[in-house]
Amino acid sequence: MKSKGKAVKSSMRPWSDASPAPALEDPEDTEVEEEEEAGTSSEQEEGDSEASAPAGGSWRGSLRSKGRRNGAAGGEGRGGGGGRRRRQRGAPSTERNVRRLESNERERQRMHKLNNAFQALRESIPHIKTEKKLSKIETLTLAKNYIKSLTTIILGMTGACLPDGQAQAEEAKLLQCYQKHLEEEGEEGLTQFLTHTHSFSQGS
DNA sequence: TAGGCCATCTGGTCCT
DNA sequence: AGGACCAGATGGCCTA
Repeated sequence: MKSKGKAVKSSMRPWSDASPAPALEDPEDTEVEEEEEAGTSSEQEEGDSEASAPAGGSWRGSLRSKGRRNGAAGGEGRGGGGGRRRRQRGAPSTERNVRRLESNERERQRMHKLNNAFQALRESIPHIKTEKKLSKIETLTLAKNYIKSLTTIILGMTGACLPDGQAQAEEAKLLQCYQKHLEEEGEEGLTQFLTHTHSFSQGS
């Protein structure tokens, strides 16, 4: 594993520790950022954002408010309402800070769970360079190829190498084994999906 | 030093 | 309404 030294970056957490939340604590930030509606906010922001940007990322809010997401996620991804970001008006900043911190923590936990799942997947697929940790994209790609290979082997076994009745029995045994494994892992949703898939394949 | 990979923050959107 | 999900932005670490 690459020792990337992923310690918590205090500079990336501007107000999770003692330091205040500069962007949100700013009294003027309680106002809706309407400038970007005219599409000229970038010129207006570039004028002063750099000079007024303190260390610790407080200027990130202003960068975000330029509406960069409009083209990608905000506009296309969810078909949302234009991707314009506005700050909530009126809510006390301390309450918003608490909500934001809680939200950040949940997001961290969610990403940790996702990374745990990636790690489990890494350990489930064979790969050559065992001394080097697979990246996420490598993990997904190898897993896809591995599944494809196993599928090919299984189909070859059940379809070609065995007589008809025996092939079906082998397929049923495989599915049963897989289903048992999933149940042990507590993957109820996947089990249901598998059952559904199995019954569908039996019917067709 | 540039580029890849990653963790984290953040706000919008969806879902329950 | 609140949490989950998503994706953009950002900066740090590491390697070639």
